[in-house]
Amino acid sequence: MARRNDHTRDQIKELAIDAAESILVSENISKLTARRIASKMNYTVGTIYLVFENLDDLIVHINARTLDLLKLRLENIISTHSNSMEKLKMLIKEYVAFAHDEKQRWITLYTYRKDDANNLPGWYLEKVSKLFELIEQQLANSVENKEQKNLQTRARSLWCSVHGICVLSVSGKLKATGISTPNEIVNHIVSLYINDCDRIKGH
Amino acid sequence: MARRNDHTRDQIKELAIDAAESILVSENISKLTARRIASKMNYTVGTIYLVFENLDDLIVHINARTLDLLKLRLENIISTHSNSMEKLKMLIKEYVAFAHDEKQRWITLYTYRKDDANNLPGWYLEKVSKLFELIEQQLANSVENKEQKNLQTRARSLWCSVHGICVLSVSGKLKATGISTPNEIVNHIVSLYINDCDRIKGH
DNA sequence: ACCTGAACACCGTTCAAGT
DNA sequence: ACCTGAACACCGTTCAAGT
Repeated sequence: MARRNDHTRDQIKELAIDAAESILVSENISKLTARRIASKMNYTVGTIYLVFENLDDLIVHINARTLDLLKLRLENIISTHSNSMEKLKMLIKEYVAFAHDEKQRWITLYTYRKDDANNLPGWYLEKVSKLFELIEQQLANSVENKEQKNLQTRARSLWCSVHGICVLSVSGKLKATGISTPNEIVNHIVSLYINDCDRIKGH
Repeated sequence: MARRNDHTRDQIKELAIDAAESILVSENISKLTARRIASKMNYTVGTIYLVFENLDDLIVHINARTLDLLKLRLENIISTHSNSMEKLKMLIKEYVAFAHDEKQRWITLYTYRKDDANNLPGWYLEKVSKLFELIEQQLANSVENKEQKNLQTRARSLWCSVHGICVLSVSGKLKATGISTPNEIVNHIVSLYINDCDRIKGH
């Protein structure tokens, strides 16, 4: 057991998130319990509640790290492609790939927990917005700054579509109900949105 | 407490699903516990395990009823519209409306439970397939039986998009991150798929 | 034979009491 | 002041024992 004053509050917070992440990645969200996290960080259950409001609060911090990881991967894609259509296409593929590569993190990011999902902290919502802007910006570039009136609707619509693919394919529901591979569907949706960009450009 | 021989096994099964549904609809999935269901049906916990393998098994039966309800609503939409484009559009809107009207059922239908989601019973998968065929058939009609090669991919892609809208809007994540209403996004996605049908028809 | 309900191994969360 | 760990009110699931 860790003794008093071994760590500051912030260090304990980090230890807890680290421990929780390692449980999440190597097992799954159902194993993410206060007692397991505490024992992994060599503290007792009570300590968790010294630095977090509750388990949901801790999970918000895990999700924040997931958003950071996702943002890094998307930014990397953007910087390694020059053609803006290509960027958009690769961005979407990377988003779907992330959901599969980091399956447990992804599920945790989108799993409904508390009854009211609307009381997320401001700093967290800020992170979400920043991620959105990335996608929105790529869509904006793809139509070369012409007719951006419905840009937000188109960006959110694209996000919904991609999100739907991720959810259904990560949970195995695509496989269970047909032959289409996730990749075929991604390609189709990408082409729909790119055709739409062309349509707008071509007047 | 119900006495022995008061009900047949099948009656107990029905009582349990009825009790579970009423808890689900009036509260939420987190209140759906074996003890609560048992007490609502005037039996003890053990009885649940007499007729169901476990809680997941019981929930599959709730989901089956949800699929039946959804199918009824979609069939009703199909029979009350004549124009096939209009049918497709209304079908999608009804699907999204169902997710909102039956929020708790919808969340339960798509909430990931067991570690392996791939061992659903055959009779259940059959129900899912039947629902798919409805959407696929409307898409097929909309292109007037020409060039149906990618029909399955297009149907599944449409399903993913619509599913993404439902998930994000039911969980309040659309509201949290922007101004677009779900309806705007539905309209946009519908127009994308309908433009695509037109493109295919027009050669 | 049908159903019970105590028992087991867990939960999240709190808070008086130790060091 | 920091952290513990027992306590409370719950879980899902099982199964010996009652009627």
